[in-house]
Amino acid sequence: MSYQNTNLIKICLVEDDNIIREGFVMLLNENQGFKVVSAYNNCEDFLKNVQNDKPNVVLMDIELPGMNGIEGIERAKKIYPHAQIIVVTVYENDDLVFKALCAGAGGYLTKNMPSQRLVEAIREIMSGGAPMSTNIARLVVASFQKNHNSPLSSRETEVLELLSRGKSYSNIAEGLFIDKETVRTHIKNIYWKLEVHSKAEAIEKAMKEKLI
Amino acid sequence: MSYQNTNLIKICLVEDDNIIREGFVMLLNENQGFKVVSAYNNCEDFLKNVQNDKPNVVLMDIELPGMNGIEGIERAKKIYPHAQIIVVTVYENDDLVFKALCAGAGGYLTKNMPSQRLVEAIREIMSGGAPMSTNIARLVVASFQKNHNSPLSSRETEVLELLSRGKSYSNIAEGLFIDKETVRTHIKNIYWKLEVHSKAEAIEKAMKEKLI
DNA sequence: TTTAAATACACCCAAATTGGGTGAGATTCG
DNA sequence: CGAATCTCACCCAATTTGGGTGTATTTAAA
Repeated sequence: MSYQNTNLIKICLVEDDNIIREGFVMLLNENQGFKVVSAYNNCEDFLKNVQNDKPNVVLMDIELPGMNGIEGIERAKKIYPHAQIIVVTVYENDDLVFKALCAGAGGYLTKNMPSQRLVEAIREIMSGGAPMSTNIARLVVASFQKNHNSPLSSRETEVLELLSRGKSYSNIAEGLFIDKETVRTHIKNIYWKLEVHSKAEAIEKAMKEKLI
Repeated sequence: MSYQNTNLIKICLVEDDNIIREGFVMLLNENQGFKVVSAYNNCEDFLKNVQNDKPNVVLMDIELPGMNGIEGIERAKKIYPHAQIIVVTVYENDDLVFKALCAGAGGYLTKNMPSQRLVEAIREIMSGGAPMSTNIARLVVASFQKNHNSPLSSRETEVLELLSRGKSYSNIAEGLFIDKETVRTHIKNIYWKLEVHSKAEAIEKAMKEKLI
């Protein structure tokens, strides 16, 4: 008696490990209101069918044969932007987390979680949240914070900040109500401290070390 | 018999509403392992004492008489970086969230939560997490994602991306294995599409509209 | 299949920007 | 006090930038 399919949360899985995938299918289908509509072991097959499957939530692995999960997220978001994608992976690599989020993931779980967390996460993302493992959340929040051991003075940081927004020396001078020559001095000192010789290098190093 | 003070989580409150503040004190002190070491109704007093209080966790309001919470977080992090600061506020404003995180907040809760969530949040941040209300987490994750309705082509986006990293036309040309003149053409088209006439304007608009 | 968009390249020109050098007065903070 | 920071000045040459106009090939949509 499934006379309320409209309220079902339709779930799609992309996971190459058969044991894990089948485990997830069983776990999720046990839950009231969940329906696993499809399960793939690679991105290519998933992408072919996502428009027909019309999932509300996709649980996606990153390490996959063929196309990787990041690429998969990007493409899926293009052809069916409606789906909320949660990454489920063993990788806790910083880079991968941010790449996944930039690609369009709405959540990120590491596989060392109690399986019940998966169920919560799906409810969470459907009610406007962004489920993340604790360590992932910390990574994400930390990405907003600046390096406390910056070699740059606060004025220099201010100048570099504006430089990184594409402003010219004159622009910066106007913005800070100082002379263009003073800006030049600050920039010379910034270059000396960061051991670089150009705008691009300075910005690159500053971004990398979270000075701005 | 408190012969294990070292394992106690020391909590400090900064909240100007007396009712709420006293409520939090009682709620938290009821919990095993929690100890509210101090409670202030403004940032100034908090900052004077934070070094003596040595809190593990600070629950901080944003809207405060005198110095606001953002400024308070920044200063507290400078004089006592060890403390984990969780913002507890009614404001859900995008800007405020990111300012708080940039200033050094390690968590962000909105006041429309069950009070038990506060207890969980403190345990969460002490075990390496970053507690956030569902809607805040969504905001944070969404901040990594790009605008899907960009007027720019993918190549143009690529060029603007590199431009925003301070690269010169020649740098960009090298990086993309195309001629400098081609880069110039792309940039002219970018300026036309974004209705701007300079690098700085283009980057500003692109950032604002999340095109890069 | 015709059209429009995207991608790539070329040459002209003048103004602005950038990076490097050197020096120097004022202020602030430990 | 002294080191660091912040401010401004002048010299110089190479590079960059923004605007103009024109062309050709490829790709995607109508």
